[in-house]
Amino acid sequence: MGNIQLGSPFVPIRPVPAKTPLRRQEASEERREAILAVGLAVFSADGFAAAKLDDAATKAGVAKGRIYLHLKDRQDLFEQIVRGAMEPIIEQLERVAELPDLPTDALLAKLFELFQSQVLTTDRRFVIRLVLTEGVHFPEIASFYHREVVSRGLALLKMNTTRGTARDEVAPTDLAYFPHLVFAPLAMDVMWDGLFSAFEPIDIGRLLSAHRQTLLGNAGRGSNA
Amino acid sequence: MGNIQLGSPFVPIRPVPAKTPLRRQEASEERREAILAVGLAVFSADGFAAAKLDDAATKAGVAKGRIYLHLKDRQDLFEQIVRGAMEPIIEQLERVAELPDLPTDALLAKLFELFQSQVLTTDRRFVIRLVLTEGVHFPEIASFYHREVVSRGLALLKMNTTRGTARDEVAPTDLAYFPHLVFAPLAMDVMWDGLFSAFEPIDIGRLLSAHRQTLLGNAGRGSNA
DNA sequence: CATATTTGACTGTAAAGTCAGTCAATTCTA
DNA sequence: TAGAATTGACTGACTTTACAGTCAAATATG
Repeated sequence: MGNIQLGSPFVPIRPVPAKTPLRRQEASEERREAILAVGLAVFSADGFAAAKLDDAATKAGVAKGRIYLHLKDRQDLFEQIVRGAMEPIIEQLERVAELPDLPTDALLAKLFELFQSQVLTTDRRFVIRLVLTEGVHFPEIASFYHREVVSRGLALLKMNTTRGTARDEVAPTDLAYFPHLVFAPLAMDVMWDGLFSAFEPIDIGRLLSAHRQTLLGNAGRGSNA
Repeated sequence: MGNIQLGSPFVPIRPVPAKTPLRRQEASEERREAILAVGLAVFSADGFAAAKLDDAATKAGVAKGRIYLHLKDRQDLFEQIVRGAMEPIIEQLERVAELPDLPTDALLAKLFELFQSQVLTTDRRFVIRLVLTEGVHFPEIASFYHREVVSRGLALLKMNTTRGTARDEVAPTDLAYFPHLVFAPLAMDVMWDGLFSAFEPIDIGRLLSAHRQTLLGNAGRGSNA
């Protein structure tokens, strides 16, 4: 029923290694990835419980049974999709954390930009939406996502705020205790996009810039129609 | 499978009108409400698609067929739950909007308080979570919720910010264009509660207070352990 | 007792996951 | 290098499970 058009897959498409005639294993791996991609589309369109794996198989140009060669069952598919999509993000977070000290504002900008280029304009936005919408029923996934993504992100944000306050770049509010306030709008955007963007789209670039202004207590004049 | 303990039902429980021997119609209406309440619990626990209406019936102390006396089908149940829960909130929003001009801060506090007393400590938190998690698959519901709740809330918030800026209570940022930024943490809390509170609970009172500080650019000292 | 209400066994549908068989790719061998 | 032998990736019909929604029968009510 539902028909979600996924956009570009996760950003860096690895260069195809010439025309080497694909050996079986390689071909198989390629199909496995196709199944994961289509699985994401189907889960996103119909929801975890309502999605039909048969459907996914067909759309991936593969027979039903093929799916079970790589995956134990529907839940396993879900987990592989989430893990596969989030692992690169985790690495990136790590890398940002190791960056030489940046001004609060700059780090924030960098993080938001990362979010835009690696999540919003990527199939990952659907993965995150899935985690948010289906995670309640999958404690395993929720736990994984909290441990590997959310808590690291929060730590990074907290560090940034604390440091910014010490440098007098940020007003000393309780914000340092609630880095949640920094990412809440990002999460909201992901949800909004699925729910309401048809009725009232959001200009995410401007929203994030307004958000930065607000966070930093910057009275910089806004420019808007 | 899932077993969610719903808390108190929507806040004001109307006083039982003495011991008037319940007439049939009244009894029927009472059961209808029980079915809605249990329906909410079951949808919340298992998700819309996976929930078993039979289950709901049993838990409501009623036979399966009984459900279909009031409801066309599973989707109808979902819609009735959402509409029934949100209508009172809409009225309250209306009432707040008509309030004599309050200081920006005060109105914000009032709204957050409304959210806490009418949503967070109420079964409505589950309704909202359902809208957020399942709404993607129910354009009808998403549309209803956007039209009746979200857009009104946003208008109210926007008005408040604009007025606050005019009165020099709020720094003139783009915040006025993105009232979304004001409610994002509320939505996040509802989601967080379902997903991550087991690993890392949030003190919502403090979070909202920090949020107010941040929004108003108030450098008021924070107090935290 | 007539009627309104409720029940729960039943029917039909639908999809999940299995597995015996097929066949293309690969390896072996003369 | 051709042709035979082997492998194992892939298929899809089949079995099973399970629940939605119906409706004839049973029960409660006034």
